[in-house]
Formats: sequence, C-alpha cells, structure tokens
Amino acid sequence: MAKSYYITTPIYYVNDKPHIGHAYTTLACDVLARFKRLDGFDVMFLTGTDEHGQKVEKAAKAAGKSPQAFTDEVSQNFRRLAEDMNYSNDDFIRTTEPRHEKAVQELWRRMKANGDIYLGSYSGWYSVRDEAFYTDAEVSEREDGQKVGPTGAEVEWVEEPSYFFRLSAWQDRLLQFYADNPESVGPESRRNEVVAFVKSGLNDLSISRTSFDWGIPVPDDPDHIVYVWFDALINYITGVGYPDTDQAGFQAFWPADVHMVGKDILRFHAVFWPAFLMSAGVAPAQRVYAHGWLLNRGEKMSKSVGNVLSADDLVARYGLDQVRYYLLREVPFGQDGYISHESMVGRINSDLANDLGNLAQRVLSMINRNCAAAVPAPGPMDEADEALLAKVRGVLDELRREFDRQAFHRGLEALWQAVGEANRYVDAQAPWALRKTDPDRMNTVLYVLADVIRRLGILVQPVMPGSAAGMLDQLAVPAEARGFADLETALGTGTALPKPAPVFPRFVEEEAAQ
RNA sequence: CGCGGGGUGGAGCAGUCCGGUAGCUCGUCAGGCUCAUAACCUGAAGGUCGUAGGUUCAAAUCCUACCCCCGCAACCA
Repeated sequence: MAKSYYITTPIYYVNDKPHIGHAYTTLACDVLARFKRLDGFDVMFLTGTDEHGQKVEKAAKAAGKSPQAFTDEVSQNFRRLAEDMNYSNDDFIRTTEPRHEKAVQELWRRMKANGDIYLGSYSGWYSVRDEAFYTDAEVSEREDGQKVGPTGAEVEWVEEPSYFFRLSAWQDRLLQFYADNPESVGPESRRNEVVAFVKSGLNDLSISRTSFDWGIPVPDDPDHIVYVWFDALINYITGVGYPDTDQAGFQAFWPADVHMVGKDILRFHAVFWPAFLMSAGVAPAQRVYAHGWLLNRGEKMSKSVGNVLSADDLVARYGLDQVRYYLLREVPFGQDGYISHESMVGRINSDLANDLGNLAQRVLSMINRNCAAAVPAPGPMDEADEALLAKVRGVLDELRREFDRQAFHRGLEALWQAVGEANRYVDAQAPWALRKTDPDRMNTVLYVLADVIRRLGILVQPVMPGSAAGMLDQLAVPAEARGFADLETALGTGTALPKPAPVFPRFVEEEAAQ
C-alpha cells in the first residue's frame, strides 16, 4: 500500500481579494504535494474558502445578494488563483457545503458529550463601529466619561449567551502533546512561543454567537451560530470524510501530515485545534508549520499602505515558474523576507537563465550538432563522470530532508549546487575540444550531461512543473518516466531529440518609459 | 522594567544551541574559455562578526551591561 500524505492550506476568507500571501502559502503546499506524489506517495492536498461570519453577511447585504449567492461568486477568486498558479489541489472545500455542516455539528456533539462544551455568557467591551471586542486593558475613558477602544471608537459593555469550549482544562494535555510530538509545531521558534503561551494559562473559548445568522447552527440550539474559527478549522477533517471515520479517505489521510499556516493564525492551529480534536477523540495533525511574511521591499504589505502585491501581476510580469521558484528560493520559509524587483530579476537571470537554463541549452546544442541529434552512447566512465553523477544522485535525499522540514530555500540551494557542479564539469571536460581529439570521450561527456539534465529536470518539477516539463521534453523523456523512481535508472541512448530551445528566458528590463 | 526578531566584508544571508582556520549568493576587479540565453569557469580585493567589560589556553559563538534597527491597531498568508 502506498504511503499517504495529507497537506492543507488555511481556508481563505472569501471577503479577501487573493494576494501574494495567499499564493505563497498555497504554493508551498503545492510544491510539497507535487514532491510527495513524484516520490510515490498517495497525496491529498486540500485548500478552500472560509465563508461564514458576520462580515460576509454584511458584505453580501451591501452587494444586494444573499450570503450564499455572494460567497458562490467570491469564492471563485480563490479557485481562479489556484488555476493561475498551477496548483495541484485535489479538492477545494467551502465551509458552506453540506458535508462541512455535518462534520462541524458532529464534532460539536462529541465534544459536548465529553463535557467540554457548556453554555455561559460572553461579555466584553464591544465597538459597533469596529465590530470587535476589546479587553479591559485596551479600553480607556474619554474626558466625557465615555469608554473608547484603542481606535477611539465608542465601546459598550455587552453580554450575550454563548457556548464555551473548556480550553482551560486542556493545558496539561496540550503540553504533554507538544512534549511527546516535538515536530508538531514548526519552526522551532514558533513552537517555543506556542508552548510558552499554553504554559501561561488558557481561558475557555467562546465558540458560538447569537448576534447574526450566517453560519452553522449549533446542534439542538439553533439560536446559536457556531463561531467562525471553530467552524473553519474543522474543514481539515471534513475534507477527508469526517464524521465517516471508517471511510477509506479518512483512514488513509488523517491525521494530516502538515497544516501550513501563516504565523498570524498559528495559535488557532497549534493550540485550539488539537484541543478540539482531542476532546472529540480524534488524533491531532502531525505538524503545523507557520511561515513568515513576504515584505514588499522590506515593508509589510497592507491595504492601507497600498503596497499589496498580487500574484497575478507578478506572474504576468515575470512568468509563472519564475515566480514560483523565486518565492521559495529567495526567502527562508519560516522567516519574514524581503521581495523586490531587483532580487527577482537576479534570481531569474542568474539561477534560472544562466545556471540551469544555459546548462541545458549548451549541452543540448552540442548534442544536437555533434551527435546527430540523438542521445549519444557513452564509453567507460571516469572519475569525473562518476563524481558528477554521484553529486546529482545525492540531491534527492537532500531535497527530502529539507522539504520535510519545510526548508524550501535549502533544498533549492542543494539542487543548485549540483547545477554548479555540472557547469564546472562542462568547462573541465571541454567537449567542444574533444570533438576533434576524442569523439568517443565527447560522447561519454555529453551522455553524462544529458542524464544530469534529465535528473535535474525531474527534481525541479515540484517547484517549476511547466519549465521542467519543457526540459524533459527536450530530452524526449516519456511522461511516465518522470517520477523520482526513474532516478534509479539511467537515461537510455539513441533517442532522437528535438531541436533545443531555451527554457528560461532572461529578464530584460524594458526601456525607461518616455 | 512591556513582548518578539535582528545588528557578521558594498547588498542579502549562514554560522551562535554543541566555543578552536569567518562561509554562501549577488555585486566589484582581473584572468580563462568560446559549447551556450553577452551565458560558463578560475582567481583576487573587501569583515578587529553593534559597543564595552568578563570567563577561557582560545569567543561571532558563553556571561554581564549598554547602544541601535524592525515588528507588535486594523486588513491579512
């Protein structure tokens, strides 16, 4: 039976316009999903949209639509993003689907049956203008005696009945869980934050609302709507068939291998979510990984500053695979990192066009011209040949190691070290000189290089599926011979090859606008 | 007494947990090659590792104090 791998993105709030941050998170998942598929895993890759809540209800009203019609429409933005970015998600979940309502209500019932849900009342300083509750510390008194929130908006003390999750009772079991599962939260610095937070004590969590309607009704108490975060997290098990836990999908894929999240929503995923699951008798996910922010030239992207980058624009300008490569290579995944036009052009021209693209082009051109446009038959291998092949063969294990801990930049670095070796080998062997002095040796060198390019092409597929396919097409590698298992075998000889064409164009700056 | 991240050659970073030749990418300069997308390869210059003390045979790495930068309202990955 194939090993299984289940990876999820957060579900995105429909009210948002997709931006580079959404693209980034899902990209990371897509690369892991593709990597695992090529590595022989049975993969489930889930993304989707979070569609309930007061804000959606209001936005729908403002648009003159029913919430369902409204979400039907705007959730398309995220489906389109998935297509534009060439994501390979296996499913796209919406929290408004019947299967999800069923899962949420069932999980709720089980948690309640276990005594972890009780009815209480939720109170706090509420600002109608901000639509938010504030703590005592955030509220101050104006000269006229009116209480105001941190934004200056007037707040009032409100109280409404609410169901609570007994999170406070889960502190010790959560700490035990983290201790028993050191990989359950990454990167390590985030894990430390989470553990520190839990150690500092946990309050019970309000998990229902009565002030609006757009959401999933609480079982047996339809005046209450399930709080959006509770609702949203459950999508991860809905996606694999919960509550039907006997079903093959659930059996194979749960607990999930990775929940990929932005650092801002780590607490929900690393504290609340495992507690919910354990309460219902379901195993928590094996790992939650919180990545950093992309900073536009060092500044945080925000709507108010107006410097939010869209994935579409970047792709239109630089190319899809270029953007996919750049985002994962330039920024260490667990940290915040700068992105800029200059560094993008640097990566495109140095790494892609000069190093990898040109390697393929120079080798394929020589084969095309000097080997009758077919893969040449090698003679005996010498030490240099073996050394290069050994280096390239070793990359897969490095990729496995680095990608399994979400260190994409490290994995790509290892891959590019092999590219560098290959370019040095070309210079050292100088096949263009061998053409006159020792054609047999030239054939061997070009064969080795062709096989190296094939291997690099296979390895780079998860990150740049389209461009990798282009490289492999030029070596006439059949579609069914492009998995990691095919790295066990060598390139066949004698195959006729098409005329080579550059795979990674250089980025040329446009002339300054007149 | 807020919290967190960070200060390493021109730029961006690794190394700091487990002290012992300061490494990588880009850039700059010089040279080589000419197969290739003006690409590739080699070499060089350039850092008293924020500051000041301390521990040690030895500190970027451990300890103490201090200085500086960034984030910590909302939107949001």
